[in-house]
Amino acid sequence: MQRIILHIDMDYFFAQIEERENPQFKGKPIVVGADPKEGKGRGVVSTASYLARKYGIHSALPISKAYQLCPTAIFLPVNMALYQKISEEIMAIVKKYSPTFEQVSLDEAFLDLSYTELPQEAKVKKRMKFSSPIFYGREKCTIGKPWEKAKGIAEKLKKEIYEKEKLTSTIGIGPNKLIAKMTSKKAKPNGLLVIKPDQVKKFLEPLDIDDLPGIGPKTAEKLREIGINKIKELKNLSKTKLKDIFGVVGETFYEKIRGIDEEPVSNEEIIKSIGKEHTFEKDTRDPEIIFENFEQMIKQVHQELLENNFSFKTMTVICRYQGFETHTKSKTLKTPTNDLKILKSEAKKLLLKFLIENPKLIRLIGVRVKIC
DNA sequence: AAGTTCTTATTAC
DNA sequence: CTAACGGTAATAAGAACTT
Repeated sequence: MQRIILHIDMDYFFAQIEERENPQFKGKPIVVGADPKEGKGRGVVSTASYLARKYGIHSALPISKAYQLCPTAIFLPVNMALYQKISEEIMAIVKKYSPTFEQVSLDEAFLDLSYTELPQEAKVKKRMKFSSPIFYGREKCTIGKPWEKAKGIAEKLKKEIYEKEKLTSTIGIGPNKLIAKMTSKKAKPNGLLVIKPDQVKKFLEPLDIDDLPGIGPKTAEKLREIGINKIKELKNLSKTKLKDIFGVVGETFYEKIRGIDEEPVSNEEIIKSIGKEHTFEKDTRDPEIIFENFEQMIKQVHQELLENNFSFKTMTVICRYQGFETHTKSKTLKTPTNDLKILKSEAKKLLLKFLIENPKLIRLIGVRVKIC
């Protein structure tokens, strides 16, 4: 079945919101993230505006490094409550454009436009009563050029978001989620790019291997070691060869670099684990600090369990020592529970083992439970 | 031998 | 002097263990 998938990604989301809220920052590089503390900060950059990116600052960069690169940038803390609220407003707009909608993160979403026509609002309401579930709110495109139509929808969507929120976005359209996502990445910022099925091969082949979702720094490095830098070159590896080197994910590379991806657009989010972790201001061994924080995290995790009516059987405690060496210890109970006392006592036992077996200063601790 | 648990590695936003 | 590196979650793989 031929599909038309749209991927929308807000441009430098957190930083663009701050720019909108603080017009006096216009024209200056903005970095949203941890407090740089004159270069001593321990956190990372969440989002850098495009002006900040000119200095080499980007998401996930240690904030200390960002401060080095551009100490005069505007450094702002993460105002998650604000971004959350604006995200909700934006997603409310996006989902009007197709009943098949999937939110990926605060600033990213997919729409399946295969059967969707403009305009929508009236139709969706009218059809709810009558149409069968399969075509609920949709109308099959039998006439016209569906790809042109999809582009028109995208233009309208971008415009509506800009007019209502004064924020720019980038949209990619392709025959599946993979191509739509890679397309929006290429088109940003404030872009719109459509890759039709007959253009997919030409689009993919010249891209770098790490442009492929699923190929991160480690996999890219392994590939470079065997002389593979471009997606086109990756096509020389057989499916079995890819499986041998990279396992199951390697097999998916084989399909992906040929533009194949059957993942449906669907918003069935199933939470499988809940956790909290915390990095200390300074590496420490002070039991007061460690256990105080640990109890807080356990309480929060427990709170979320109750809110969602979840139980767990397995808990994992994470400990990162000075020097970034990270270990985990886990324990699986005989029967599922949501009891705070059990979680607390068992998690503490695991944490205690870390303290006993390793005398190093501790940088981070965390706890996570697997829902069952 | 098969199933479960534990630990680490990798990726993504 | 070099490294620097948050929080949350999913998934895979292999080792270690129970049954």
